[in-house]
Amino acid sequence: MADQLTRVFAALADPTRRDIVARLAVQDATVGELATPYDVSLQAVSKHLKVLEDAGLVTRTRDAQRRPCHLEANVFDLMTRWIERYRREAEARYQRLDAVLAEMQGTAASNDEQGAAS
Amino acid sequence: MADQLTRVFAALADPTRRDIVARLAVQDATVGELATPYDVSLQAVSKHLKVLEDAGLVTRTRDAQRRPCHLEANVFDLMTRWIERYRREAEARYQRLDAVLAEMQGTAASNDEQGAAS
DNA sequence: GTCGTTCTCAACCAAATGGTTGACGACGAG
DNA sequence: CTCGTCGTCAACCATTTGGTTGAGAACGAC
Repeated sequence: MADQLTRVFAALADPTRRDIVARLAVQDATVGELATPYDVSLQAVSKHLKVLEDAGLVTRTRDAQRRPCHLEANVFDLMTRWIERYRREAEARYQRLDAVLAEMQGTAASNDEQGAAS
Repeated sequence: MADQLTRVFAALADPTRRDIVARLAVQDATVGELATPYDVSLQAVSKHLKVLEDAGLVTRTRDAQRRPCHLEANVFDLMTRWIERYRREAEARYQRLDAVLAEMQGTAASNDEQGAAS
């Protein structure tokens, strides 16, 4: 299968699944409980949960015929680490650009002075 | 079209596109430069860039017939905010669970004492 | 102007995705 | 044991996705 980062991003690229995650962050819930607010079949929600489970975002235990779903928060770190890494790089680059622009501004001012002097 | 959060997560749910983002974090690049390391057609890379652009992750300017691509770091915040929100909730719930378990442990100890007393 | 370079657009294709319905397994209640 | 409940599995369908190729637009160089 795809690597976990791919699976996690893909899992969260669906509004229904993000909503499920949002609700599971508040409280564990069964498949039926999760399905009620949506006007799709129970099977569709079950599929969504499988995607979330494969991504490592959700774990399920047994309780008689119920399958309580639990949000696994630690997987979020995987994403955060990836995002932060490149956000930092991009921002660092932005800072350097600012510095370069400031220097160019300074150089331009010097040139103006020289130009005015000549 | 879909909302931006959906588009951003979907855009990053592809290894090639994540790699493009990683490389753009270091330095701006043209479509051709970005395409060379991959063994797919230039058109395929162009499509990937369109997806990243639609997600707001990349902006493109003109330079003669070149189209330099630039990473737009601020969109990352959208994701980070979403992720952090639910990660926090989930962690807070985890803390409360710990507290409940600790209390139950205490109650169980009291019951044991009562049981021993009766 | 014509030519080479860079890139996008359009049409097409195979595979994956998100949905449906129907059948069935697993379980507690009666 | 039988019944209703909760959930999954399987087959199917429409749409999207990631890739291809071929044509062509936009631009600098000559």
